Amino acid sequence: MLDRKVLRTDFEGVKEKLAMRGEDISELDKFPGLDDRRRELLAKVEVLKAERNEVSQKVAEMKRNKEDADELVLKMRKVGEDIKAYDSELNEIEEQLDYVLMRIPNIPHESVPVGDSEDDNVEVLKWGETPEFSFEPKPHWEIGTDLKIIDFERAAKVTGSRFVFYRGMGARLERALINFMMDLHQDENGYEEMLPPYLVNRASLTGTGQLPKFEEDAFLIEKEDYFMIPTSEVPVTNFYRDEILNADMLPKAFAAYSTNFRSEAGSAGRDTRGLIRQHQFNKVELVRFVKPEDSYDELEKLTGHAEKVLQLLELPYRKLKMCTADLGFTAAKKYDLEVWIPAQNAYREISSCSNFEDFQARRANIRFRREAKGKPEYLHTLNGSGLAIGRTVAALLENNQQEDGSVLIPQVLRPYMGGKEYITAAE
RNA sequence: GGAGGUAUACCCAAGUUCGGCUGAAGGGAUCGGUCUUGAAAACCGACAGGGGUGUCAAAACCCGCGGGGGUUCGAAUCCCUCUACCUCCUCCA
Repeated sequence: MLDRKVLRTDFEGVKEKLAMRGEDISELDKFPGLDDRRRELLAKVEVLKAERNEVSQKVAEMKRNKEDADELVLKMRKVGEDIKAYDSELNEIEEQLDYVLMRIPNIPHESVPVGDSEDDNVEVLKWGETPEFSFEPKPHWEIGTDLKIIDFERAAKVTGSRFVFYRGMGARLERALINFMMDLHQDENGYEEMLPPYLVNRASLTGTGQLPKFEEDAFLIEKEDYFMIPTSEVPVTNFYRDEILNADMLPKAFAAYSTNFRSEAGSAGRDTRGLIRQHQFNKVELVRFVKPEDSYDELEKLTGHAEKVLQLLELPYRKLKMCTADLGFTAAKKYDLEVWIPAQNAYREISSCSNFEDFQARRANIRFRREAKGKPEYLHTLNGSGLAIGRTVAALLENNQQEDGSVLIPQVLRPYMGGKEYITAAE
C-alpha cells in the first residue's frame, strides 16, 4: 500500500513512476477527490463531536446538581443525527479509498531498469558452465520416471493434474535438499528456522499483497475462509503483523520451509509436463525485516544467500534484474535467479528475491521503534526463495544426468543421501 | 461437537452491580535523576499509546478499554455480532 501523504503531495510524480510498470492504474485517479472529500467531512464531523463531548459534560454536571437539562438533551439529539450521517458517508469514502489503495502496485525503485516486458530484464550475472552432453539429454520427467523416483501418472489418478509422487531416492532427494538448504541458512547465513502454518486468513494474504487482486491464484478452504499458502512469505511476513519491533531486533531474518499451493489459474497449457509448474511444491523461503535505510544492501545480501545454494549445488544459473514491467505487484526491486534446464535449452526461474520497501509493512502494519520513546516507523520487508525445491530437483536431474540414466549427486548433498554418489534405478 | 468463562495501556490488575467529576486507580517493568568508587537497595521524577484532522512548526480538536455495529445528550460500563484465549465434557494424531 502506498503512503497517502506521498500521494497527496506528489500525485503526478507517483503516477509517472507507476506508469513505467505498464499496468492499468486509472483507478488511482479517484484518489485525490476521495482524499479531499474525506478530509472535508472529517473537519465537519470533528467539530460536531467536540460540541457533543462538551455539552454531554455539561448535562452530567447539571444532573448532578439536580437541574433540568432537557433543553440541552433535545438540542444534542439533532447533533447526534448529523454526526451519524457524516460518519456513515465517511465510512463509505474510507471504503472506496481502501479499495483504490489496495489495488495500486508498489513504486519501482530508481535503480530498476525501465522496460515494457520480460525481454527488458537485465542479466547481471552468469554463473557456472552449462553442461555438454555426449548423448541426447533427457528432460527431468523422463529421467525421474525411468529411475522410478517420480510418478506423475499415479498422482494424476490419486489427485489430478499438476501433482506428483516422489518415491524412493526421489523422496529422499527432496528431503535432502530441504535439509541442506535449511541447515545452510541457519548455520551460515544467520536465519532463524521457522515452520509456519500452511493455511492463513484473509488479513494475512492482504498484508503481503496477494489479496485482494489475486484471489484466484490461491486455493481457498471455503468453509473456514482460509487460504492454502502460495508461499511461506505469507505466514512468515505476517508473523509480525500489527506489531512494533525494537530497532535492536533488526535485521530479523527467518528461513521457512513449507509446502506451497497455487491454483495456477491462467497458466493452463504452460509447463504441463514435469516439476516446473505444480499445484503443490516445496520451497525454502527467506524473509527479512530490516530498517528502511538498509533494505537495498539487504536485498543484495538476501540474493547472495539464494545464489550460494545454487553455487554449492554446482548448478549453472544467471541473475536477472527485473525491469519495471516485470516486478510483480508488490516489489520495488526484484532479482530473479534462473537455473539452467538443459532439456529446454533455457534458464528457468528458481528464485525470486524482492525488496518491498514499506509496501507490505504498511498493509500488514509492521513497524519498529528506533528509541524507547521514539515514533514508530514502518520497516522494510524482503523475501526470496532459497530455493524452490521442485525446480531444484528438475535442474539437478537434468544437469547431472549420466549416459547410463543415473544421476550424479552433488558433493554437498551426499551426507543427506546416505553417502551415495549416484541415484540409480531402483533394483 | 456440547457447557461455561475471560479479553482494560509493555506486563499484572481495579473499575462493569446502579451509564456521567474514570480522557481509566494501584502495582511491576522501563526511562531519567539523587545517593554510591561502581552496582544493588532506597528515594524523587516521567510513563496512553497509537492513529487522524490541522499547522511552516505548534496549539487545538477527533478516535481510542479485543474487532465491528447498536441504544443514549453521554458507553470500559447496557444490547447485538464477530474473533481470540481459558476450563470441563466429547472426539482425535
